[in-house]
Amino acid sequence: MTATNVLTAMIEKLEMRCALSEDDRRAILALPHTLASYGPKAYIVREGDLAGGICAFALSGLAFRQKLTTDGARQIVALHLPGDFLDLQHLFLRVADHSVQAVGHLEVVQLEHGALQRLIRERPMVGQALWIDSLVEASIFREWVTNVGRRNARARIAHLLCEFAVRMRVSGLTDEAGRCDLPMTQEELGDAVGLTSVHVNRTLRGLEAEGLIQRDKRRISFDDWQAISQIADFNPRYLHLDQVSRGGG
Amino acid sequence: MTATNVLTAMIEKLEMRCALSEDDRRAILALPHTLASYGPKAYIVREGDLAGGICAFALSGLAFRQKLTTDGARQIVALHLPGDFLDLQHLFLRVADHSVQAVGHLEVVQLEHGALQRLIRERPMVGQALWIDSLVEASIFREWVTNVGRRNARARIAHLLCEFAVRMRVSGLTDEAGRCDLPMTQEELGDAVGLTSVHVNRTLRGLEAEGLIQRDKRRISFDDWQAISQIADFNPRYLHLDQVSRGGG
DNA sequence: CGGAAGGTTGATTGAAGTCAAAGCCAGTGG
DNA sequence: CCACTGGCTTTGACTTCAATCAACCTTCCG
Repeated sequence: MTATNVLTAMIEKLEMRCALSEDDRRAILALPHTLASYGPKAYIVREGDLAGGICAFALSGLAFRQKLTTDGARQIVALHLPGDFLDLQHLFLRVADHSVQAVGHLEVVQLEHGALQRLIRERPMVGQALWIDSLVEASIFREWVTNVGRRNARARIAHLLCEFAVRMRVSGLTDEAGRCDLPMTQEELGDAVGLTSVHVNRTLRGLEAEGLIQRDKRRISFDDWQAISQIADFNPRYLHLDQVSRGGG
Repeated sequence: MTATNVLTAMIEKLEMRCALSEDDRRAILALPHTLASYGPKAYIVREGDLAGGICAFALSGLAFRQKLTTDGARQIVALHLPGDFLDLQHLFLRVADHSVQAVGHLEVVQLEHGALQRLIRERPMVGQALWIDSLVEASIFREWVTNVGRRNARARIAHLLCEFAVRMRVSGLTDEAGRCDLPMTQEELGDAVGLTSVHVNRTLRGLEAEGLIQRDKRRISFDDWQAISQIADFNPRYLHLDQVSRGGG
């Protein structure tokens, strides 16, 4: 992967959020940047940190956002795939209200806040695309509140799987048969949906026994998308995958 | 309330998010706008709606964001006080992924998307303030995921009360003794924290019996802030009340 | 080959949900 | 002025879903 197509990944992502001009694209490609990688469980951001002056954009691997409660419980509040910004919020928020952690091996491009801020100032449509990206993220948070607050274990887990599968598909990370890797432990899945690992295990096995999903190691496939998305009460509207057309700049 | 100081409320809000220049303020005050009001339970936005071309900024009253699951359960995903934008996201997102509903009587200023977009283009710092506002909202969503996913009934309710009290205080809506009106039914409180109204009732009475809060109708006061915020595991960091200084424009 | 991390299973407990009735209170209309 | 109504709150009895605790099993990797 050359330095150039690294930023191309970012352009592709932003063009999902709103249309960019040739000048916009050129300005992005001109951005100074560095590659970095993190090992499993490495922190990209820690709750309480002061903004560090750089933003990370994921190129490969998986990461999640998490918060801890005082009594030590963890809540995973978001999953991030390649093509996601991991800490855009710190462009503007001074102190980190949550941590961002790599799941397995994670590769990112790092961009300086200063350079990004200049880009946003000079190319307003790029700023708008970034803003829209953060609005979509907020929409996903709302869905997660609903998932954790109002669905039972079966639906919650099914919902997480559906969201993951759709986002992986959109990013071109599923195989022809719709299988994808979900390299999270059952404990982590539990922390993402507000359940214990034991109950996640039983529920996953239940879904598998019913012939709704198949698992092989941590690779997962969906035998009956219709059925599982119904159980999950999954409606992809909240992912706002239809954004491109809009944007009133 | 004259037309001028209506927009002053909006300036005050934005100046909590980042510093504005005299020109920025002037541009905001020049914004064409109309006043509107909604009765109890009126919808400002309905899930599935196409963006309607106007944004509402709350002047008085209370509103919440909610999502419904297929089996009819409701999750309230956010509360909004005077001084909050109610549907800023539709400036950029085409279809509403959730509804916004008035609690009691609600007064708003309405601003045309076109005018707002022009403002954002011409006064980038105002755009930044609005963006930051949506980032802070996203941070609150993350906290809510955690609240609903990892805290027990007592802590969840206490947390909601603490957040509400702090935000009311910041907006100058509490009395000298820190009392404030929380005009929601116990059913609505339950829908905000993922519990049933019956359990909310028992838990509230529990908190009251322990001398942590006092209730009178739907007015609430905190007898021992230290204790209740500890029970709630409440840390106001996620509200990002310290924003003003920052902003790299 | 051994150890650690993660997955699976069973038995038991417990927090919150459900169902149902009764109490309270503000507003309305006779 | 009081009875009536409807919406909310409160309470009790019972149920259920998920948590907890504790093994045991499997897989992977050094």
